[in-house]
Amino acid sequence: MQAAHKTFRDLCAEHGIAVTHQRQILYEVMQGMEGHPSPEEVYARVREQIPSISLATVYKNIHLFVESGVLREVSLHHGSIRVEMNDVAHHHMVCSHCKAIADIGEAELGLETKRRTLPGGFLVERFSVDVIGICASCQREAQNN
Amino acid sequence: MQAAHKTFRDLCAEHGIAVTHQRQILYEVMQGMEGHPSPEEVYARVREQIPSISLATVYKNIHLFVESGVLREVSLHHGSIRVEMNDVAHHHMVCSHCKAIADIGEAELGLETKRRTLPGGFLVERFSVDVIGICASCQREAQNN
DNA sequence: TATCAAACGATAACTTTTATCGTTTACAAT
DNA sequence: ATTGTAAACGATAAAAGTTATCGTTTGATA
Repeated sequence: MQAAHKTFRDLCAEHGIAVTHQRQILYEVMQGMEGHPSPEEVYARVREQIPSISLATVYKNIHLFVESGVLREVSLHHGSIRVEMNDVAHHHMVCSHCKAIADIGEAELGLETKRRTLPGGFLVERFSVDVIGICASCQREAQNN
Repeated sequence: MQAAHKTFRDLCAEHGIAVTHQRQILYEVMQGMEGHPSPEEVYARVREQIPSISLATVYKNIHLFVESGVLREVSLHHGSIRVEMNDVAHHHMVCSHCKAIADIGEAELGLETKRRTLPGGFLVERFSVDVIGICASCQREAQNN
């Protein structure tokens, strides 16, 4: 047994991922980045250490990390913009199993927020809530197994 | 004074938008669409009524409608995927002007939700909240104009 | 060390969105 | 109603973001 802290090697072992130089640097760079970097931003930083790295490698490994839970995807990516006419304030229930999206009214959600401004002087226009969970039909399916 | 219900003409007048045939059909078609259509899906439907309409017109008017508040954008569009390493539970403040994303803790958000299940038997795992608004720096910028 | 699947780099292709530009149309002011 | 003008339209090129392809290189296991 080596050091007590979890190394990148350990992390990869946990998730059954091969340890490559590119992945290691990618991981270290991302850990050192504040905020919510885009793949291009990550790419620019990693190139400082591995000038020959390909953008495709950055994309492939970001996906790999997201899928294995090493890091989290911030913006839900539907591949394109989506719009809706429904002008009654409502939010969305997203099934983590089957990815179905259903609407839910603000009142039914039982959500209370009266704030107009938030820390940092952020002026609130509206809230967009995604409730992540398991829909009724996926729950039934789980019980029959 | 004509009919009591609000016509598309009235809506345009309210927002200072010119009434064109394309916009009228676009609006009617979107009102008749369930769910969260993408621009391509809207385009396909509108073409049934105006085969010569351009996809660019659909995009331009969707943006116009969103900006003027006639309809709402569902998926926040940051232009690209974003990721984060932060594994502490938190939500996001997204500036509708400059698209900047800042973290906000669950406690600071002052959000109350005790529900474990929601209508339709949806089992809640977690909430993902995007607060849409104007960040402090964009507010300052707006005041200087 | 040798083997082989997996990962890499380079780049083409694809998808989504925006910009450009000549033509057409809506609006208001005659 | 006619006309002038700014705005909107259609066609399409270009940009931005992402994914797929494929020959070469590398990591993991034996």
